[in-house]
Amino acid sequence: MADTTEAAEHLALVLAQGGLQKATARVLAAFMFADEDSVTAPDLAERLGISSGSVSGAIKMLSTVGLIERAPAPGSRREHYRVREGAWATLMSAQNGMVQAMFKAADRGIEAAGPDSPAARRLEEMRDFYGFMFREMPALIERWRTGRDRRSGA
Amino acid sequence: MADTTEAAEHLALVLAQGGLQKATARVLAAFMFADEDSVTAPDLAERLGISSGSVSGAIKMLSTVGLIERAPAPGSRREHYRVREGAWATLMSAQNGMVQAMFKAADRGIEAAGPDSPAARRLEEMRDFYGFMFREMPALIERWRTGRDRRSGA
DNA sequence: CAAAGTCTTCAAAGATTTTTGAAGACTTTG
DNA sequence: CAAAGTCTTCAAAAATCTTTGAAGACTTTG
Repeated sequence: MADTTEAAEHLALVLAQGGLQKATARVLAAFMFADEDSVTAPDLAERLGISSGSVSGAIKMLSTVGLIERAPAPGSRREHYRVREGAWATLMSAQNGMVQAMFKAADRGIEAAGPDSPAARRLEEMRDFYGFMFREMPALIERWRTGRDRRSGA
Repeated sequence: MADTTEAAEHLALVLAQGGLQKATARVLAAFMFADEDSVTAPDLAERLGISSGSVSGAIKMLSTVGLIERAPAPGSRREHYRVREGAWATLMSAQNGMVQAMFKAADRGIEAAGPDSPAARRLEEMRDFYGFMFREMPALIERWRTGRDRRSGA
């Protein structure tokens, strides 16, 4: 087995390039690579060598967007967390908010530019594209979920 | 007609949230909203109130990822640029590189973690998801292109 | 091929974002 | 309900990213 830490740091790097802040990316990667089913905050701070404040912020952020969740941990004073089922689909869905924002910005631009201008023509292509993506992405993600359920479920 | 500048700045903001640096986002937005068919660098610097260096950097970056292109401008010493046809589809395709990076990071992680661990199970779901997305996204974008051609072409 | 004009580069300044760590809020337990 | 333990907040420090502007490379033209 190759180096786990290295693979985790690599994943963190990719996540950071995707827009997560560095500490948050490292925390998420640590969750993915943990040997245990769930992990505590001080645990993460220790493993990653970062402050408790950073871990707290990361956990808050990751919880908010639905990538991690509290895990029941009877008989422990510390909160335990773990990656949620379907987290990656969730992350991609969040991207769809971005797509919608682009659609709206184009729409707003068309109104501002008025009809029959070069700007309007460019913005119309943009709106058309993001409108399409915004409509189709959820279906694509759903198609994956269905496929997965078929593969594992029945 | 509402305020064009405001709509352009709004688009720039959305683009910046999507990861473009601020000057680059403003330049791209300026291209989208320009009344002319093509624009020059000093023009952009003037309109946006930014340095020639920033414009140069922005143009370089936007050219590299295929969002803008040189436009023929006979009888002008200045280079003219414009947004490329299908730029937004290009931008989304570039996103697919990100998706592939996630897939690869998961794959690498699985190798490192070894079989039958909690980490491996989590990473397998991740790999499965991004593998699916990586395969399907190009088809989705292609579907848009086809639809567009049908709509405008014939 | 010199001169004028245009574009790019890059080190330093500036702006922004991220992290830390200590204070304090909250929660559990004896 | 006090005390111990845990988590969150937030101002300041650190790190990072962005922009500027001037130097110089490159290109066109007379």
